[in-house]
Amino acid sequence: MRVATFNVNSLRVRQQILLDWLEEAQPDVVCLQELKMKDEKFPAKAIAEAGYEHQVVWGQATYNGVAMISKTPIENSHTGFRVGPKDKQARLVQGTVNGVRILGCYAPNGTKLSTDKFAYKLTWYARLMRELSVGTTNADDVLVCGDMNIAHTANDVKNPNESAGRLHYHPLEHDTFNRLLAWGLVDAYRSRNPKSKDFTWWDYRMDAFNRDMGLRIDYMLATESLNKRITDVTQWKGPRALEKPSDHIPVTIDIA
Amino acid sequence: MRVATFNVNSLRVRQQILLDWLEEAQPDVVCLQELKMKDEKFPAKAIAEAGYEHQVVWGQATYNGVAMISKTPIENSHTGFRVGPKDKQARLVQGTVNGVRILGCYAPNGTKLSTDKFAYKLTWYARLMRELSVGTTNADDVLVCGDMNIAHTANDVKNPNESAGRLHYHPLEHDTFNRLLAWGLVDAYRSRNPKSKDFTWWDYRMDAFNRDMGLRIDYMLATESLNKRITDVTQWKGPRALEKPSDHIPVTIDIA
DNA sequence: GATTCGAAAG
DNA sequence: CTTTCGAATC
Repeated sequence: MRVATFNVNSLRVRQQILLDWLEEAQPDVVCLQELKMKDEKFPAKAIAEAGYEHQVVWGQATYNGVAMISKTPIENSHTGFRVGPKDKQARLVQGTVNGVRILGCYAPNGTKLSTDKFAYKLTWYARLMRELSVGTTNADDVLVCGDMNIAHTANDVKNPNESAGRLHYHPLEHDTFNRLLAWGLVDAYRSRNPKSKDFTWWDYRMDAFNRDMGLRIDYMLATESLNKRITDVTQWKGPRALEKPSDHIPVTIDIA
Repeated sequence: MRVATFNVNSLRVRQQILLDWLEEAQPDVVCLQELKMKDEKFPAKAIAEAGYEHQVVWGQATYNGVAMISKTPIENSHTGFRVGPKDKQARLVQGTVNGVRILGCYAPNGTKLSTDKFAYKLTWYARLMRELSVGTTNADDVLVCGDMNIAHTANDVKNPNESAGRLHYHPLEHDTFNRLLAWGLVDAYRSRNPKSKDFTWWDYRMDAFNRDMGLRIDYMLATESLNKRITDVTQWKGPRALEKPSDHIPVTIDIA
């Protein structure tokens, strides 16, 4: 089973790029982020015709919006957190496919340190971690994936010295990310590529893609048991080089 | 010599459609309307590379904006009216090519009867007519062309009964247009196609193009001496059927 | 730099 | 329906 995550940054604009990539990569399950559209605008038909007839969508106008699409049934699906008050922002979609519990995430950006939005980012992560223990333990096959908006280690940023203490690479974000991993998750890509510096996001500005000034902020975080079954992790750089690309690229894992 | 008029409704959006059409139709001189861009955004280089190195541009942000581009030199060029106060709206470009005085027009729409904008439309026409006598008489080769925003006769609208008294087909507009012709201009297309009902503009709304619910509002108006030299008048419907078309089509005349 | 929205215009 | 703009967000 191939599972993917892809922050499309507007599904309206990126629909063809997504469909072309689905055709190429043939994932079985895909978590999508930043749909930037209401549920009723979700191109359910076109995506079903591409083979993904099982769809869990939590859309939102303008900002956020997540979905899980699958060739095989999605069980026990939920949108948002099940514990605590309803999150107004559409950032989480949950479901179980072939016995793997998948949490598709669009973690808050945080915008700026010492703002409400940064506080919301940390709170959101705390709630995500709490959510993991609802119905599963770290002995189960659990996958947390998506745009996590945190660059975890020195090889997840271009220049660690320049990034130190800044948004996406701040100690408070690292603590948060480490706590998530400490629950019992393994960074599937990094565990197989300990030293590589391959990013998943490049700003649209400053010719960042051509200068490879990016971040690795899109992750596949698997429990140990699940990680052992993963036979491949691929970051698909191709779609970033197309016309009118998303600023993120898709990431896939293959599960034996 | 082939002379064209084309209201592109945003040269930014229509640049490729324009270049493709120039390649196809090979006009020598083209009057463009609704550039919707400032002078500094005009794609002077791309248009020069297409063979039109002589350019007179009067751009404007958001609304209006006109240009005359030519393969051969444009003499005695002017933007706007030479008589009276400067018009704030970029609606007129003048120049002489191969002895033919050309006035490229984007006449005001008028928006609604009994508004300032409708009054401005009539005033603008009065000023245009006054302009004709500056340096020329009706015995010279003069061409008034462009988006005139008036449907002159019953065959210039789909249903004359429905259009009667409405904007674009109002008696005040017909009087104005008739006065312009009375100065000594002939509608080159209509003089050769007395009964045809072929439009130059179709609203983007209501599937108007497919239902042929259009207007003929883009004209080539020539003095009698010039009209006699015209060997062909063509309204190019093709570009309206492309993806992301202008709502207007180009019109050309061939001058012997 | 790219996206969304709503307003204004045609 | 299409376009432009300015504000907001990332």
